[in-house]
Amino acid sequence: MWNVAVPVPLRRTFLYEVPQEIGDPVAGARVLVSFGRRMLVGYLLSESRSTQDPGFKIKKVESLLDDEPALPAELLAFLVEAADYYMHPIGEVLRSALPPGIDPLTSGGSVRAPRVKDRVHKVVTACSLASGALDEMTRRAPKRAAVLAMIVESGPLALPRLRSVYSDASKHVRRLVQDEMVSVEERERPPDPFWLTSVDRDTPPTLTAQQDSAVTSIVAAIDSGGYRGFLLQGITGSGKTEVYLRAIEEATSHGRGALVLVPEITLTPQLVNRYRARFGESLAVWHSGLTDRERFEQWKLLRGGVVKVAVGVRSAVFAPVEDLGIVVVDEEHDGSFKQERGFPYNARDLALLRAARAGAVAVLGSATPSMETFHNADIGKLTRLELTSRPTRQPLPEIEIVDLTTHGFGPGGQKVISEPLHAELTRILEQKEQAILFLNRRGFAPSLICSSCGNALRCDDCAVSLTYHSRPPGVMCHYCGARRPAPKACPSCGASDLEPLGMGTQKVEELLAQLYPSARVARLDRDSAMGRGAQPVLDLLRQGEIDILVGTQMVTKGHDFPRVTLVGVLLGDVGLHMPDFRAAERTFALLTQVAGRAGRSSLGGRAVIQTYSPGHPAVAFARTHDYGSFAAYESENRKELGYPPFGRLAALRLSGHDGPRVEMAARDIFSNLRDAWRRIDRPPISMLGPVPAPIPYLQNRYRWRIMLRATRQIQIRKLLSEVVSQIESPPTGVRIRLDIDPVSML
DNA sequence: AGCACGCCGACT
DNA sequence: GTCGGCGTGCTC
Repeated sequence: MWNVAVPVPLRRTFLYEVPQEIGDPVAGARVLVSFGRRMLVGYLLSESRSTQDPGFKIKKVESLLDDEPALPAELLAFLVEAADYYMHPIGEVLRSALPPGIDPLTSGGSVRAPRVKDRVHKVVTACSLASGALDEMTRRAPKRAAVLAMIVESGPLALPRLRSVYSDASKHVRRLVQDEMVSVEERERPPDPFWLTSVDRDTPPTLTAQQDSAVTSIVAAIDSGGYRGFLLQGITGSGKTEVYLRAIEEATSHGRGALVLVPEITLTPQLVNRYRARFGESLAVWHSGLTDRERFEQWKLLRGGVVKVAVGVRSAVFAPVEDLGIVVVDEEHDGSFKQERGFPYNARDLALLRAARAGAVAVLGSATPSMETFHNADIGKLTRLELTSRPTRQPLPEIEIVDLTTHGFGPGGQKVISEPLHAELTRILEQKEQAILFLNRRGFAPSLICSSCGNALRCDDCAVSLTYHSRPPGVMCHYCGARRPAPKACPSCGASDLEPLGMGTQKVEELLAQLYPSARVARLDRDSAMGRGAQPVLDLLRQGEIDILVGTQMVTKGHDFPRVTLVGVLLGDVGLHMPDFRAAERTFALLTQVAGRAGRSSLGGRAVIQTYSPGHPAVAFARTHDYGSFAAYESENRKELGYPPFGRLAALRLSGHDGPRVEMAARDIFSNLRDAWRRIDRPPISMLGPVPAPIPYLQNRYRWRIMLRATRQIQIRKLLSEVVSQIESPPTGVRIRLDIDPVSML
């Protein structure tokens, strides 16, 4: 009898019998089961030896899908704990941890056979060679020896890649096979889109004293074999990645695996190439652009133990890396580690949990750590390692704050290009250098407003105002994506006085073209990239084909641009004044990151931040690059407000189209909660609400929120389980989401 | 989540 | 007389 997890939204398991003739069941193997009237892929969790009559008919497992567990023991135990932690149905958690391509029900019978033509390549592996054989051959056949040397050095090597270095590689390989010095086998091509470019192995650079001491600490922890968590707090350009690389090398040299989690936008070919330059073929890449099949391929490489290092986005925290030695979370403060749909989790927190359970070392890296990570370092849960200088000795960029409350219009008759920024841009153009301007708002103008009656154009379906776009002309809802031609007259009063209000990237681009007619101005945002990603435009920038690049978040990522010496933040207030305690944190991180862009040039750099709030701590401390003071300020501020990380916080979000129904559900849960709360002796808990959500994004969609705060983790968990047991089946038409955001796991 | 059962309104 | 709306209940 086995406990089987089934992918249904139920936080329980089901008993099945595994008949002998099916095979040998192992925990973590997938099974095909009949569940109700349908067939589902379930997961064997544990054997149950209860002999009592359960009082229901126990079905038999239809078939066993794996001989080897799809989820190895370490991963399975970790996922069970994660499901419990997030109070999410175990079956759904397990399903989300496996590549979609593995599922025989959704991918049609079995995983599709590879199309031989483009999926198979030859892999060359060196046989064990007699000592001196290579030297001897170098004298006899230097070219063939060089080919052999490359194969020996890199380990199993794809023939296409070998051919990209030596065009006549095939010929030499044929001879080497005859001489039994190498063997060739056909393999499915690793489907990593970054694969085809060849990368030379790099020579590890000399470390700075700080890098060296960070590496020493991490390496010592890896060698001691148990869990240890680190915060690697290093300013932009201080060489955090090199520290990760060294630490990973240490783990792999002992045959242990490594997992690197990076934010979505950071996972570029350049980043991957940096890892490939060090680890060659032994690297799995995991990102949202992979097809189901490709994801499955990468998964198999790891599961089979062929590849020991995985680099990927948040879902890579579930990668089946064997014998995990180190887990790295780069830019740990980044919001993209948070999964909101389906099984909601924070990959950064799960990375800590996984490392702890696997006896691996965890390294969280950031120039601007999140408050909870910073706090965990303060209280000693994480060991803080600091990198305060740059290996290149480049000074940090000088940051100028332009106070928009005192500065009037700039030369373009607008505040977006202020007088000081204009002066900088003029200088840049004269000196043939480059500038990046950042404005976190796409489109031409954020709203179209009627100057007769003051009515702003709104989306028919959403409560947000429509953004005016000049190219292609029309209005667009940035919430639902609906697009239509701009009306000639105001739909409310009929006057033809609709005016674009405010400023988006398109308008800035236009303004720049007017102000600097000889400059080559380009724009980079979701509209201009049109799904192709930022790379083509960033390449143009690197090649010097662009003088001024204006854009949204997309311009803040990517590699270095040697001639970009000026970075301008056109409005450093976006997001700062939202009713969200994360706003300051995000703004600080963003400003630091943008300013860091300017500091990567050998020509030196300068950043100009235009803002209406020059005195706001997120802005003021960003100017001095002083994260410590900002963190101290924020901590104090939050402590006063009772916010995390000093009090733990969870929220229940209820939403639905039937207002009264949502309200009833919210009040019901709330009153029950209050009863549960009374049963606790000395309640360290306070509750807010139920309160309506501050921003009703969607018309006719009603949201209520119940906030739960606790000063000690155990109490809020107790409370949460009360809550969750109540909402096992929420009233029809009401959706409930449990948000355990700022809780840190270890 | 699915899927079935079940009980009431507008239709070939 | 049936088709189909979605409320309710169950899944080893």
